[in-house]
Amino acid sequence: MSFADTFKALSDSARREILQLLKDGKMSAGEIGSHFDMTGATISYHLKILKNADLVWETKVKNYVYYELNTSVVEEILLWLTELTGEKK
Amino acid sequence: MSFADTFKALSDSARREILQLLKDGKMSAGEIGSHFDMTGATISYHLKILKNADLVWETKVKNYVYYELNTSVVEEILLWLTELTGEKK
DNA sequence: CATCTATTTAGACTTTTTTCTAAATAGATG
DNA sequence: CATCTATTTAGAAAAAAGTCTAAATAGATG
Repeated sequence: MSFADTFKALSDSARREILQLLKDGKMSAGEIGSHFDMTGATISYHLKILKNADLVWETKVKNYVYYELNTSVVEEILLWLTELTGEKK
Repeated sequence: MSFADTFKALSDSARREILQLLKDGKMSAGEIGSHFDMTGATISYHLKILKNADLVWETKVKNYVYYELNTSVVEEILLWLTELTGEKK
């Protein structure tokens, strides 16, 4: 959604770890959860935040929900940060 | 300080705006505050968070405290995000 | 179709974050 | 040196975020 949502989503370490996991490709919610010491409900909560921030896609196959990294929003943040770094008056 | 602190610091819109202001160069705490509808105490709180995240430097001159952007930490985040984008297996 | 499996939703609880007012500090200046 | 100006600190209050358990949903399968 908004720029603020994206940064907010990135501010939590569990969510950043999830994104790192997804670097290697699609993963189901359960598979993601197995990497953390948290309930499925909590993982679901984090996935929803990542999804609302457009940082991940989801695709449903059978009774699994697969999550995948969406790099296009990451690119936008990269741009913001790059502009912060460069162009000093 | 830590990577998490940096992302946390960036997750607040007021703090991101402060960083944008500092793109144009050093600015005193009061000057920064004048751009926001917040008390000086609240601005001071945000500046402390940015400082703890090493996103800004401070220098004291007379009874003013000047803040300045520290881009080196931004570079580290840029790297993290770039690695997230590239290197897909 | 009864039920098993994967995931999400609802609601409660705790912790963290953001903000304020009031007081404290620290340097500058009449 | 009394006090004014700039900023920070302390403490309180409110809002937001993260987590859990229990229940709901939704598809798969015997």
